[in-house]
Amino acid sequence: MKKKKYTPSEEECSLQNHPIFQRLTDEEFELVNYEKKCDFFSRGEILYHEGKRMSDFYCVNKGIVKIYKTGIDGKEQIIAFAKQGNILGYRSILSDESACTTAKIIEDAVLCFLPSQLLVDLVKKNASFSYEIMKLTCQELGEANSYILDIAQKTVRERLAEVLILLKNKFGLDENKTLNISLTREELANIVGTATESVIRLLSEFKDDDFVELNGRKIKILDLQGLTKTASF
Amino acid sequence: MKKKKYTPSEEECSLQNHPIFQRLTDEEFELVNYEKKCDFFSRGEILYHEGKRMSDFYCVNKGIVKIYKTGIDGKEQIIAFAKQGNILGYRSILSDESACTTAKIIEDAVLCFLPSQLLVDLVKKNASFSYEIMKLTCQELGEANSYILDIAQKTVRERLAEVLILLKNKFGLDENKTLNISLTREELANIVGTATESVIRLLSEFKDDDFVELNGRKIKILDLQGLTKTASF
DNA sequence: CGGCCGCTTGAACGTTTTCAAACTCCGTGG
DNA sequence: CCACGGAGTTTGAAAACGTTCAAGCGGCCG
Repeated sequence: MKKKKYTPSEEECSLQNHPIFQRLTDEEFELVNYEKKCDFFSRGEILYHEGKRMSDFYCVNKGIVKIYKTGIDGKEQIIAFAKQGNILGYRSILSDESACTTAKIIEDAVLCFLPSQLLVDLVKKNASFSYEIMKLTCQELGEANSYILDIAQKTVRERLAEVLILLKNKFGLDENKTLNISLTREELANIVGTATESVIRLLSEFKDDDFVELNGRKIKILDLQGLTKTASF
Repeated sequence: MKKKKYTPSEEECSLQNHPIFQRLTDEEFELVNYEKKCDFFSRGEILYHEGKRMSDFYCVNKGIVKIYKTGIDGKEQIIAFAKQGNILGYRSILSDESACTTAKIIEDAVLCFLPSQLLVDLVKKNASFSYEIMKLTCQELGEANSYILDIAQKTVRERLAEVLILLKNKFGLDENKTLNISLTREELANIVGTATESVIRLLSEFKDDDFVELNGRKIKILDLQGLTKTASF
């Protein structure tokens, strides 16, 4: 939290590798670059809160953001993560609602933010861009539906195995086969939708089964097939 | 299942009261009406299966359709219902994926179907129409996220109470305060994500608490506030 | 060095599921 | 018209699963 902020370089702010923006005309892309603001955020910072009216949407250029809802008793339910190339906050803008989630930085990040109105304008003007965003939301909707099935029908053990696989697919493994994302046990529990203690016990079972190797928050994937079988994929 | 099919009248096939199509130009609406096919479906019929490539999308003019995914052991998880004015099947078309759900008629229905390509064309050409669809998907995405929170954190009792409220909001009550949708106990269980027996026991608890009155599949809502409190809304 | 936060383990508890059996309603065919 | 069969519903009892509570440990930051 105490890391000193710095102003990201021009290069770190580039929106070149955001597939979404490739659909824009040169002129529109120019406009986006003109309107964009870019900043550095450190772990723990909150981008926006559930219930907030969105004035901007965000493009992740670096780092990881967790997106979660807060339950009655204050318990978080993590809905998604955003990493380089992802955009966030756009859902509420397009459905003209308040934010239904909170977004928090969990790995130091560089983000661009763009005014909501610009998004709406682009969507209304550029059908190809609009189609691309639509594809995205429809994919997310499909994923959300799958997750509803999982959470409703699978055991905690199956879900934890599945989450590890999903994290591997999204963030990949480093040269040491270790997940490229660092989460607390509590955060893992808040993805799976269970108690922290259950995650701890199950992870240690997975260790006994030689599916993973644990080293603090580092999780090394030893037996992907074992995990896949456990997840009933 | 044995009901004899009939060809719906011109009027029953009208797409006038589908808010989505109001965004079309006269010319486009003409085209839609030209391309549309309309038919009657009786309870139990399946519109499309999970995994199927969609060649059409559907507009519900009458009746109720349940949309569900099938779990590993064959257990259904109901994701949504569609009634008059709703469209379905469009998600898979727009994300260019196979259907991730199955759609089954649960109340005799009149549906129009329109070729997928037409949807894609309209979305690509008419930004205002496209924006409307986008709003819809973004809303659905918000609802899906809420449901993930609920299913992950609430008890079965809370969820059942919530489902009753949601059903009331979507389908309304008749003059006798009875839910305008008839579901088996098993179907209720497949929305809530629990076992049939649990639904039966909890419904009868709700009856003891004077929240509802039960008469076969008819559920009469006596105490909405009580249910709301139980649902921890 | 102290304190805090996160991690871990054990044991008891509660909720929910599963299995088994019986009952009701309804449509079909004898 | 009645018997039969099937699907859906209901109830009870036992078992499984997951949560909660309580306590102790460990490492890191100030």
